[in-house]
Amino acid sequence: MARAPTTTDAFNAVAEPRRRAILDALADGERPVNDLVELLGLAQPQVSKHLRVLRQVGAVEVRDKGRQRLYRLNGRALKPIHDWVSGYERLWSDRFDQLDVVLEDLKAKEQGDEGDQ
Amino acid sequence: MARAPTTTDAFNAVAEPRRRAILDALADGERPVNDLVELLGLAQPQVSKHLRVLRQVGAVEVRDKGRQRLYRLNGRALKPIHDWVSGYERLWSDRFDQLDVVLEDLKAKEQGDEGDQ
DNA sequence: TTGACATATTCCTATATGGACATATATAGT
DNA sequence: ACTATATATGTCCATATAGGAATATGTCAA
Repeated sequence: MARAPTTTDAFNAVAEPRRRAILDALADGERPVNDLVELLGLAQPQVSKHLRVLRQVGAVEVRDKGRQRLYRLNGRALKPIHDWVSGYERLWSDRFDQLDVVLEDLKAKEQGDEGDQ
Repeated sequence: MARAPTTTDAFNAVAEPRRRAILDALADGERPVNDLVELLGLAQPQVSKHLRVLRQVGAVEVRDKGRQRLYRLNGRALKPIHDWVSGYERLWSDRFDQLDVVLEDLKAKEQGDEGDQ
């Protein structure tokens, strides 16, 4: 089989850096496509295609306004990514250093108590 | 051009769900390849290939022990993902609800003060 | 209606993928 | 040396991609 389609889920969709850039650009409010074209310096069809992928995974929504289409962010679609990666946060965040000490202690104690395996 | 290689960065590497499963399996300590094969129910060559991708983006490291190769997690490689997606956390987390109210108020006030644009 | 503008879709192509399978490499034990 | 075990690599293939260019669709304005 080939790689899973970009439209499979948010993980696949945001693997492409330009799509992340689009989401970032939409962070402070809805924008028409041409705004994104200028901001990102991409060809218009590419932006439309990226937006389609983002729409399919629910990361953006559209609204018609005259001949423009205003895209807006739907950050909730990114929650699964956040949920998954947050499980690893303790591996680099200082906030967890103290907790790590405690956990290491507990681990050491456990191994001291029951020495099997 | 085609899609960026899976080995381009952590974003591309973890877009594949089995690779996330591998990282999850390594979360509580190093494991030999065959452990992962059993745990994930994948063919051994697939696991080795996934591990190769994960190694290339720095998400895992290896250590030789006899004829086994013990893989261990390097969560730090996931930090860029966490950093990026955390910027959107406020869009779904209750923790930010109160903050949002304040920000909306400020926005409204600004628009009341200077009505240009 | 005609034309300009805004956006979406289609066609093309080079490239990488993941699965299945076969095989290579390396180490341990006898 | 030979065999079993553990892991890595290579081959084949169907499939999806992102970019470029061309074109289609839709909407406003005169």
